[in-house]
Amino acid sequence: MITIYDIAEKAGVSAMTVSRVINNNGRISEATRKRVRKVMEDLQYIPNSMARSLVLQKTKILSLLITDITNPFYTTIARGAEDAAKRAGFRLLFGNSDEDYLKEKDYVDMILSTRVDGVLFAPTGDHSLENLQQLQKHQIPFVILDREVPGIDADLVLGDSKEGARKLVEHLIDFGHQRIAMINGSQDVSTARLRQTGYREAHLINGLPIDDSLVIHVNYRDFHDESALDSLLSQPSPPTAIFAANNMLAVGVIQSLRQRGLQVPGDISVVCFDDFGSAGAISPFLTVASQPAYQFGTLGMQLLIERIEGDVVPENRKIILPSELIIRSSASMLNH
Amino acid sequence: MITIYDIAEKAGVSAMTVSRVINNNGRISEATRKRVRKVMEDLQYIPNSMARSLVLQKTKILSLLITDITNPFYTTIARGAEDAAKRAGFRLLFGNSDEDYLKEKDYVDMILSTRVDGVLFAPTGDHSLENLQQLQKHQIPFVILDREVPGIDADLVLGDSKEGARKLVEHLIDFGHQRIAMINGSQDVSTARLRQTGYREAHLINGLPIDDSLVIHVNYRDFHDESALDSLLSQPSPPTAIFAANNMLAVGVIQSLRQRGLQVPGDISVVCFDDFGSAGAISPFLTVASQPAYQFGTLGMQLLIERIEGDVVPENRKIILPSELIIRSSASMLNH
DNA sequence: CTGTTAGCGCATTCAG
DNA sequence: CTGAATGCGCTAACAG
Repeated sequence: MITIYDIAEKAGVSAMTVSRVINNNGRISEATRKRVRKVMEDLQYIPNSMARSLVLQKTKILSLLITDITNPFYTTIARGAEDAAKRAGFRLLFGNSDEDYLKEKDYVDMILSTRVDGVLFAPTGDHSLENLQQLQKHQIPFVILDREVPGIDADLVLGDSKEGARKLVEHLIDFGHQRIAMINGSQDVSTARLRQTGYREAHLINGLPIDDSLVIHVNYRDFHDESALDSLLSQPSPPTAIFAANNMLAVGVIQSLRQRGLQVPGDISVVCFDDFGSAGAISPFLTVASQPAYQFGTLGMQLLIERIEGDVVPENRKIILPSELIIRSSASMLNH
Repeated sequence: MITIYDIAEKAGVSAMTVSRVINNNGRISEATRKRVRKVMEDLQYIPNSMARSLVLQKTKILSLLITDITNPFYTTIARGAEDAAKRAGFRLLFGNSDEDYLKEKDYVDMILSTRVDGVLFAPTGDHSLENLQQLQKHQIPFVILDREVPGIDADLVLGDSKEGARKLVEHLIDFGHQRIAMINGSQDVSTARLRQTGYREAHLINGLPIDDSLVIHVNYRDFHDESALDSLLSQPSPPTAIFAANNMLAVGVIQSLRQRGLQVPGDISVVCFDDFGSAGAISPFLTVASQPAYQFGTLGMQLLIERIEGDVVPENRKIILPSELIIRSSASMLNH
């Protein structure tokens, strides 16, 4: 491995001078600068960022933790975050918690031992509290993405879950639906709670009764509670529409419905939160509340970098990004 | 920051003893081991992996470079790679080249200065040669994913592009299509060349003439060459079917087709390489050659880790994973 | 079983 | 404008 000493020797200067050339600081004569540069090229010198990190006490590595790498919502966030990080000269250490608190914990340990400069953190849920506190204890700056965690004060980039849910459910109500089921995420997750609140508000506003037996809680990653769906559908007065709290759940539910021979939207309407990125463009089918995922990533990263590089520690900020109702064909007028 | 010296002092031992406890090597009395462990807990000690890397000359970080993070094929690879890396105790530094040689180069520089232990590398194309040679020059082990690069000998995990393409095109021919266009990636990319070879073979086998005016080359990431499509469709004898060389191109082409008021498959059939992951499950529409993406990731990672941790340097291996023809509804019988 | 010495590659003092 | 000494946190090699 080539070190600054190798190039110092060959250029007939001290290692310190080489270091100065690399970092462009300190006054150096143009002559030696050029000479050093030349030797660096010749020897194909590459700075060792580990050594650099060790003395500088910063790594220029940021971490992005998402909860589901197969969900287009999160991969779009990742692209935004990556673009913003790259622009600012940071590398990205990437983690995927798979909606699993323990995997998340593993990643936090990694993050801590890697001494990253900051973390863009999409929590798995309220349980993430400890993981986040761990980060705080070790003074790693972070920005929280997508889900609020009670007990943690930090910069926040969120979607407007309540409002988006309300719009979606009101859309169903406008279509004449009165028995609307909700396939929700875990109550441990802030977005799931807020989306349920939006669901209830839509009912209240429109004078519809709220029936908690119509709400199922599963893991956001996928729907696999066939028996719950069965009992939902076999109620005396079964739902005519379903609000899925995110895109992955919508996919799962629709598949389950089709296995039962039910047509969407013919027999039952379905709407959901979050879109499907370019993959969904082939057959635009689902009516969704689409969130600006790319912006989640860039904005979150900007806040994080600001916090890391800024001279003053900013107040905690809370950015709430609106979602857009995109009406397609998975929900239709109720035929009485 | 807590160091081994802090805990050494508090436990009344030397730093070396602490190091031994951490790494579980060297004989240590149960008593001191327990005492040291206790202090580590109390002080919430976290090893500094930078310092560790510096002396050990390895980072326990692997890098995964993919070419399109919004493509489900690659995110599924990412998940496989991540799972395998995690099992072996490696962290993953993640990069997305966006099919851009220059971005790829930037990532290679990052990789080099981060001194990662190895790279799982999906090249953007033949131009990646220099980037890969750069890696070789600095002795970073790597495994190549998805696309072969002439001039580079390395472990390879590929799909069977030629065979998959042939099956897809023969499927169209079976449906009576004779004028089949191909929307292909750049000729700089091995998979694009092989898929075109498969396309030609299907023609040859079935005694169909080959017309190169039916083949368009664009960037794999997305289709945006409307004029090329126009001239394709305005030929005296326009194509009745299109073979898109990957999923992203299929999406783009179908959108463009629809903008022109053409129905798929009513007016024109479309098939493509690669599936859409769970996102595509909502409305299974496209007839595809599906590749085992998750396996690409796990196998590639296994080869890489073997190469890094193995005592002997293995011969270069070349794994070719088959693709599966999944017939859905985007292609149909030609109605004469 | 445990401690001492030395050095990984680099940048921050402080002197010239 | 340039150099020498020192230490970031850790472990390998050698002593004891």
